[in-house]
Amino acid sequence: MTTDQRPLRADAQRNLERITTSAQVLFAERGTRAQMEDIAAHAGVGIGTLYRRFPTKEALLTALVRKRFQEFAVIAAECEEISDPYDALATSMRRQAESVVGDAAFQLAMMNIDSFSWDGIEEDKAALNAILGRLLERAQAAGAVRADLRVEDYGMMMCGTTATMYFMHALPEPGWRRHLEILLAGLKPT
Amino acid sequence: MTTDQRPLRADAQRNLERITTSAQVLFAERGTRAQMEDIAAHAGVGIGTLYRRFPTKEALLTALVRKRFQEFAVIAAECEEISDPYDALATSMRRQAESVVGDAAFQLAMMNIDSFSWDGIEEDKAALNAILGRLLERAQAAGAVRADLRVEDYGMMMCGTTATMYFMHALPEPGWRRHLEILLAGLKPT
DNA sequence: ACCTGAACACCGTTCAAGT
DNA sequence: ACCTGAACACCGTTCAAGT
Repeated sequence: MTTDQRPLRADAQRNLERITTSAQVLFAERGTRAQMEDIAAHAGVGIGTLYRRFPTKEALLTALVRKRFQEFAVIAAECEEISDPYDALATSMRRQAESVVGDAAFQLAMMNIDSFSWDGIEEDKAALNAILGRLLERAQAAGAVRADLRVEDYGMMMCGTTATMYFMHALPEPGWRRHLEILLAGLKPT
Repeated sequence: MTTDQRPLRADAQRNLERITTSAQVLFAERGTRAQMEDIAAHAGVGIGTLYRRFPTKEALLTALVRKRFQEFAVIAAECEEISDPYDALATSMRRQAESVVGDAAFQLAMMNIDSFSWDGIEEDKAALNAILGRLLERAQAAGAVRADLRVEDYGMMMCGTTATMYFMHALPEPGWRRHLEILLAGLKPT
């Protein structure tokens, strides 16, 4: 679960990537119920190999979530370039949400947090929150959003949006976008 | 799963109630991972008895959700008495959310919808939505909320609120209330 | 009708043997 | 170092026997 180990042997590295990809595909397809055996088979490795990299199913899910958090940080950083403070914040949320639309694995994970260990995610989350904090402060300084918002609210809103995204994924027209827009409208000062 | 069967034998009825209560307690305590064996033991019955009433774990969870939906309908109906249209709607959401604060079972269920069958819930949901529809229309007619809202948005917002409630249940001060307030603020017409 | 719990099946996880 | 898969353990579910 640490990030600093020396480079893997070439075949091991390839296996790791295949496992991650297969996990993403199968979790997205079948939700948390996707089986470890199947993921290993899909990746073309033995189960032992899967377990060598990820000690538990939870750890595997956690790894996928970490990856997303890192991507969220990239998106948020890009949005810092946007000049309008409210737009910067809103665009960050919209783009992050949009980026996980197809990823039921992540959506489920966000909603199932108790079911897997957060070990290792803390650092990614801190890095992400640092950027989000700046985005939020700028918007507040400009009077574009409520003064009582905290950084945790950002995560909470993303959690809520992700949940509705998953919840409503059967509906013809994705309604989670309106849910997000309602939240965004609610951010403005009264 | 139907509602029309003739009354159960007295002891069976008692057992059913004990099972439901125990399920609520243990799911709340341990989340979806609470075990069927443990629930049966907690209720003081054999597993066979549990399975006689609820063919699967999912069915058991579903039953608890149905109960909540029925309570939601009662709350919503009470809120129809409130004269201010926006207040009526907002109070309904606030009171419903408040009513499931301790019920991790329901919160998890709301977020885990794919993991259990919705069989039988449809009717309860329809009954609930009928009331919510009236609540919403009244607020819209008064110009108190956005014109583009649909009934499904209500459920979506409750889903989002429930998710954040669960997600944040470790935090010192429950922040889901602010999440809900942001949503409520966002409902107002622009 | 309803209750019970031993037995079964499924799937997450381990570990001894192999390269 | 890493890979493999048979074996184990856990827990959801069934079913034959009992009241």
